[in-house]
Amino acid sequence: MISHENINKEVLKFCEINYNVGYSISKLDRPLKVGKPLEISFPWDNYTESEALAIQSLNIANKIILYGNIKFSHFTVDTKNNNTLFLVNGKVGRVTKIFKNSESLYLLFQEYKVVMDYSGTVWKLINTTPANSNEECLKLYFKTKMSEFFAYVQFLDDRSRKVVPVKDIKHFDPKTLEDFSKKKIYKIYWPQEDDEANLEKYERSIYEGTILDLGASKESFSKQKRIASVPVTMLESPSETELDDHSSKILSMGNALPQAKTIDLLQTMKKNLTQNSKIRIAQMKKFIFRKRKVDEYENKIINQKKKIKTLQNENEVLKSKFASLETDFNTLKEKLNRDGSNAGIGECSCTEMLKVLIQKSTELDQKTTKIDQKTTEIDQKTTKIEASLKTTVEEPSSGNKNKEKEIIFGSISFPEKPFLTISRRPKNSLFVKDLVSLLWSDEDLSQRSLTGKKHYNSKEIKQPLTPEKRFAIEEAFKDRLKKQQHHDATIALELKLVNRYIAEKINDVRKCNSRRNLNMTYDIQNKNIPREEEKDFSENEPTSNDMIN
DNA sequence: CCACACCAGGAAACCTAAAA
DNA sequence: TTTTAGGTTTCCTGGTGTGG
Repeated sequence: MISHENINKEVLKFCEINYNVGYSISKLDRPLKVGKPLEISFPWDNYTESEALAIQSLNIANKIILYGNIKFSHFTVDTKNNNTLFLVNGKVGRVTKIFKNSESLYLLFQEYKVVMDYSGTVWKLINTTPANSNEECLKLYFKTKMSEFFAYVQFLDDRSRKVVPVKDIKHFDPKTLEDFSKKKIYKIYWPQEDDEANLEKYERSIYEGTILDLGASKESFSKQKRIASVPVTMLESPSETELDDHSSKILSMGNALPQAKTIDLLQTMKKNLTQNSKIRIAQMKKFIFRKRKVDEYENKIINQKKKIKTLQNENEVLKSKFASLETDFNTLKEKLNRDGSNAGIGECSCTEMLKVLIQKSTELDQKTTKIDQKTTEIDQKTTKIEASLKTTVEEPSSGNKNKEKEIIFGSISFPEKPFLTISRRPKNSLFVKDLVSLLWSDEDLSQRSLTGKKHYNSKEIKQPLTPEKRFAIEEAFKDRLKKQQHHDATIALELKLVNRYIAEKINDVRKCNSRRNLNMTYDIQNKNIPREEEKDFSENEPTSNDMIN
């Protein structure tokens, strides 16, 4: 049975990747729901810098989306970005291991193994039982590469132990690192230090021997414990087909030391003195060269990361602005449809506003697309993108020609005056709740919930709050706490309350609204029947959008 | 009376350590 | 290594106390 540790060790060794990413993922205790995407984001703080860079260089966060309700203890899955995705038959057991090579990422599930390339395309999905899952996965991984692996062998004639390439063992085609019998006698080419040079001098000889272990590289066996060989009496003779080989001279155990081997031994002894130092220098050079490559690569990744992050932030701003514009547009459209000649706002002004909104929506949409395109050509046109983004961000929506000062947190800007008023609130809960009011109108809030999750007690699923705005509130709150010079621990504790405050605010608003509705029913029953339109307009004062945008 | 602030209950989600 | 059990946290909602 192959252990997870072995898989990881060997795969990483094989790939020359020294980083081990996100393993030990916690229990999945509910079924995967098809069509419910999640996002992967790595908690960078938990990794060393090199690990984080390695993960980023693979761009995992931007490439993988699992459809389903999966919990990870070392990272979470997120669907914020509209990426490619894969399904696992509507059900996933548990992700137990993640490992990767330069082309693909492997997720080892308890019940399924998913192999995919970094575009997110699943190219292999194997359904196996937990018992053989690791082995199956490893087989798949090594399938094409086994011939390049090495075997630690013992020759029967002189009991010498050598490391030879797997391809130098005749009739041997292992599927995994465990796919061999220690008892079986194989025919093995005597290992050559310089194959080509020696082949010119004499034909390579084949000797009988046994395999002690398999590994991804020659070094695999250097730190290994001494492996016991199987007693001669227990060895199995090679099969007839394997014996039927006239191409090479096969020398069985008990023969005198053959000629080729003697020559080789002498040559090796001669060379050893001078070659050792040469090899060391060569190795050092190789090492330095590789180190340089790694450094260069890491720098590139850092730069790319910075650029991508800037662009993503800017893009998010535009998206949220576009979203709020769309909401405005829809609200206005609705009102127009319902008409209301006496609604307090003339049709003309509504139409005008609509026109403006439509125009600006289109503008924003075009610009967002443009940014997306430019992100792909990040290397060549960064400065240009930044410039275009700047103008795009400054331009849109509000139409406020008298530019009010704004305070920015995350990707959201708060108008300075109300923000400063709110900042003077002595209570943290009120500070958060007021910010919520600043970003969402009461009507909007009453239709939403913090995360969009359905509550067992409620019939409807409410729209979640925009994550960017929530993040902005959290940042503003963090900033406030820092300015108050709290300890880090206190800040962390307080920050945990943000969501509660927001949820409470939503509930308060909802309660308030329902109370108002109740009163209205009462009014209808008794006296003044207010026009529906009037009510809508009075309530729908969008405190948020104008200010944010 | 109303709006606000906060608390409590319940289910789902999450985490972890022990058992198999 | 995998599964299970059970404790903890989070989220949403309903309810209550308080001050203007």
